[in-house]
Amino acid sequence: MVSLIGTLARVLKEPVGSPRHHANGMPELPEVESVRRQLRPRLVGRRVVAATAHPQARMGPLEPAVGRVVGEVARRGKYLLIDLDGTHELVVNLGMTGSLRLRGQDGWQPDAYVRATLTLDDGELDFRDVRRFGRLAVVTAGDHASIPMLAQLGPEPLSAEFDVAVFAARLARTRMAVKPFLLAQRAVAGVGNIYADEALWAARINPKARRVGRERAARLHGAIRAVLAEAIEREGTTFRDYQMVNGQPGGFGDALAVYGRAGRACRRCAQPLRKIEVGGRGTTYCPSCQRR
DNA sequence: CTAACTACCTGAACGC
DNA sequence: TGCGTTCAGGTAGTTA
Repeated sequence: MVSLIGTLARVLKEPVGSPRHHANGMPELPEVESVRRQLRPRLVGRRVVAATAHPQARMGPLEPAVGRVVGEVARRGKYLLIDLDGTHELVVNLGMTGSLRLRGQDGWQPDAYVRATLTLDDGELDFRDVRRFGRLAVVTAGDHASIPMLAQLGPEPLSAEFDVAVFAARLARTRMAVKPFLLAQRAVAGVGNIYADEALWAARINPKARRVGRERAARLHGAIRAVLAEAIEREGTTFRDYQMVNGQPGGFGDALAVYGRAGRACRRCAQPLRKIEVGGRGTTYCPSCQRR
């Protein structure tokens, strides 16, 4: 089902008369999953006839993709895994600002920020990335050793592999603060800065907490699942882009509880939300609901 | 193992 | 106007 919010946000953020593009920015698991769902029907069965990465983009060689046919389009955490012939895969990490766009779809035409292009037998797939944090790599199937974060990635949060007892045990063992622990991707895959803040607020856990017992671990486990599942339903839309352009909070106040809402009232207790730095990342939380 | 730090990138927002 | 600074944050690397 198409998200009204996502659609509106995309339309409103574009200048009048400009072509509509896919949602971009801050891709965490829900955003990457949305990309996967949009892309899969367009890519499966397509043959790669050429692949070029622009020289300033530091990516692995894409030549091994040429001549191969896309089998499945899968996802692990924030990584997109595009199967090629069953023998290779194109690993895509969108970084902060990366997006994949089909030439001509929604009026998309390449601009100065296109870092790589796959020519398919029926069109062009562009990798656009303003800040160049994104990476593409073609590896032999399942060989993720060259991508350390992917190789050590924790379980998928919405799968049965994400076990509450295992998660609680890891939390009990670590000496890290809980938020950096989540962002490290090893106990659970795909949680980035936005959804970490959202899940911690939902579970009423202070982002700096270092001792998270079994009960709170179970709450956090459930909150991660709930927050990510809802975000996927909304096509991964966040409200930040919308607010930046519009300058107004807009009528979509129910999506994000804390992210981007520093100084505003907590939805649970009405106390003002506070923004601090945890592990080098901007972190918004409720000092009243999320006590240490 | 962990923490702290740097680097990579660019554009938007902000301060004066 | 214009210029300088800060912020955004995912991943990788280094150092202590």
